[in-house]
Amino acid sequence: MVQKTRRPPPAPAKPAPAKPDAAAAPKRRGRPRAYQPDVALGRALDLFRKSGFAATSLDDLSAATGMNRPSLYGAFGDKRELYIKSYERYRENARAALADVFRAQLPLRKRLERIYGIALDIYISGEEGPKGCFTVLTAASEAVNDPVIRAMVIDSLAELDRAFASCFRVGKERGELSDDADPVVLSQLASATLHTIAIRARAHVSRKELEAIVKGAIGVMCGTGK
Amino acid sequence: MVQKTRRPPPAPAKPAPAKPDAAAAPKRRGRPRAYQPDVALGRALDLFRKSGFAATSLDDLSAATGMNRPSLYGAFGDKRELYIKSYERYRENARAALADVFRAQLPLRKRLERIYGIALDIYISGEEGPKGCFTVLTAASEAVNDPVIRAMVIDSLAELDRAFASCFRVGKERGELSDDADPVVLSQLASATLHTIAIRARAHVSRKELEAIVKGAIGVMCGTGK
DNA sequence: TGTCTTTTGTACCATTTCGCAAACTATTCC
DNA sequence: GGAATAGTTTGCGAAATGGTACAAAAGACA
Repeated sequence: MVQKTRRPPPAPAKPAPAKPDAAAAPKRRGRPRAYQPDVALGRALDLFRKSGFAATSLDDLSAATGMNRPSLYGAFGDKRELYIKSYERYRENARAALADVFRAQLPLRKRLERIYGIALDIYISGEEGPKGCFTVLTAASEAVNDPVIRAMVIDSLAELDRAFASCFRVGKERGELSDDADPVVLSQLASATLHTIAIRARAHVSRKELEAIVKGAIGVMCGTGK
Repeated sequence: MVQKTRRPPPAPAKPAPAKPDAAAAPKRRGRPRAYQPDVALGRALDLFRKSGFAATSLDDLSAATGMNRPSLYGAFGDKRELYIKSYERYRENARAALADVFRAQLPLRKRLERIYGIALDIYISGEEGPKGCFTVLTAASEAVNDPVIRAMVIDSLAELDRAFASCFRVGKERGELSDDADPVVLSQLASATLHTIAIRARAHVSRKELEAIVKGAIGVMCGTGK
């Protein structure tokens, strides 16, 4: 007997922006929010990324976002929902950061270099120690027990594999790879390289060393074309 | 003002076995233990591996080990120390499981296959979902904030790299690799492959798929010698 | 002006969590 | 048998945790 009156589910957070066109001022009804959901979610993401789900308390989140707990709850739902939304946000950010490169028409090597460079930017960012990759370092842990998070993790991994595979396919068509190169296998190796640097970054391995690993991996994947 | 009288540090847990030779019955002094430290530590390890540090409570540990909290504390120290000891134990186990293969004189490919096979056994074991690799999935998370754990993680990663590198060096000497193959670079790729399957295993990717990834990776690393 | 709507802030609750002290029990040594 | 020793059990307690009720606040609308 936990819940009593509890408004249905905490509402889909989205303020249902009247008309998707009226961008500027649909003039919401009641008391105006004291926070920007976007930046608050960003702060929450930072925390979760740093400490994982269990070690991040609602008080921490409350302090970091500047919202008090009831507001947090109203805006994002309970802790787990907030975690999931943070993870979604992380994925959007990562996708956005990498979209250009994955779309661009660059030589394969150059492209890979850029991708890993951006990834390193993401993994190493953060004043309080490098934060690594959300998928690898906190979501994967939760994945065993939570089916929703698990599905997201699987999807993230698959998405990355696919993006890399497409790079390698294009590269192969352009003759940048030997004929017997298998784009799918290479894509998995490319993902693996991303994963390993995420882990190592978390352990404070220096950017220089990580870049060396990347360089070596690219060399192997693209053939020893020295 | 938390601690008051607190016996110094909880003592190095080791009962200081009188003489290292008197293997069988050094006849400990006081009341005999109701638990076997070894199996208790194993249980603790299982729990930490499944849920990570923060999400595992002392009550959980107490239930799993059959020891009540004061005994736990007396035997292993506080939660963090128990975590660290569990991690040490995990590393010992992993080392032991892999020692033979790393020492054996096998053809490179065969050797790698065996290594990954054993790794998969470790990663997938566990009734309540696959547990993955301690280093990758829980220790790495803690590594940002805890210097001791960080050092252990770095050491684990380096140890693995070195072991793989030695495999590749031997393989190269035997002519199983092309002359321009770089054992160090390959070792990092081999580690990366291990890391990626640890992560994927945690997300319930099937053993068959993981084996396919391994097979592809070995193919690339050892040269396309089909 | 007054009503209605949405959000905030305070305070609260039940539960869990970690850690510890104090008393009790089983064993060895003398 | 009586210390001395090592371990167990019970149970406390202070703090933290996730979550919520409720009244006050701030604006829109009529």
